[in-house]
Amino acid sequence: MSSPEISVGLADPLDSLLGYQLRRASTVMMADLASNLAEIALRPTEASILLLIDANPACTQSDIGRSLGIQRANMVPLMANLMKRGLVDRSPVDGRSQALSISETGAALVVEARVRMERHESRFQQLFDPDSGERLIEALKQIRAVGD
Amino acid sequence: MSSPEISVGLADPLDSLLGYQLRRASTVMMADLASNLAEIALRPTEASILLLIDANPACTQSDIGRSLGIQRANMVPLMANLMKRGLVDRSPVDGRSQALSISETGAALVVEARVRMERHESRFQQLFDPDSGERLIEALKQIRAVGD
DNA sequence: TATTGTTATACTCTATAACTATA
DNA sequence: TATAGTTATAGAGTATAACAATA
Repeated sequence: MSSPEISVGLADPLDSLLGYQLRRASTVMMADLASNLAEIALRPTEASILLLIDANPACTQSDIGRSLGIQRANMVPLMANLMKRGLVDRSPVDGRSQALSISETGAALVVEARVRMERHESRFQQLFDPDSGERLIEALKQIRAVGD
Repeated sequence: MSSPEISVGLADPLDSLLGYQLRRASTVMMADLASNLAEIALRPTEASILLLIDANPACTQSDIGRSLGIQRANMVPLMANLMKRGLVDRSPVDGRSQALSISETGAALVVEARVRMERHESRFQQLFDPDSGERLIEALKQIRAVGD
């Protein structure tokens, strides 16, 4: 008789680690989101920026960076690209700050991005009943809060 | 329950998204692990590779890559670095495969890595009672399984 | 034909330091 | 002094294509 070799090749000492499973799960969701957003030529970070500006008209790019955990220096090429594509407008508030807003072109794309992000979310949220899903998100927020 | 958004500067439409909180939580844990492992000059990926080899003597670097989700091409510089530091040995099995093992030097470092990884895990696991922690990990495995 | 290890390459993300101009 | 935006740069992580040797 052949030995019932399991489908997993290796013993995995990382399997029970919260940090490891968190990273692997995050990679899976990011890959799914990225492929859904690629159809409208947006990366997850770009879509997040657009949604944040849409919800916070006249915010600055420093505000966005603080909210998303992206450094000011790294916001520059991101915003430049969104403006080059005509998705975001900005107008000076004072001599150093610029108020961001979604352009008309951008508004249409925000709608499409939101649809795709909600479809993506539903795909994974439906793995859990509403209660479990909510507890999961709250647990993740607790982990995130350690970083503050 | 809705969260009070007084302390935050911006309205955050991403706050209730599983994928977003997963990514932010993962970043926090990865940063904590990285800083704990930096004291012994290991990155999280390197420590994971060492623990996997330790648990699976005579495995190949392709096995490791499959288990960790790292492509063969990207395993090459990782393994080269671990061997250059004398942490891993390898010996040919057949003409194309090489069996990996932890060296004596590596074994001492594996012990230290395991201590630091367990301390790191405890710090975050203790945010939850044992039951919730276990459910959290199982939920993350379900999400990860979508990627297969 | 499929697999192991490899080279080369490119793109993204992230991090830091320094500069300017404004407040 | 502190902040907004910027430039330049470097380090990681990740992706693909291709190749040689071997199974």
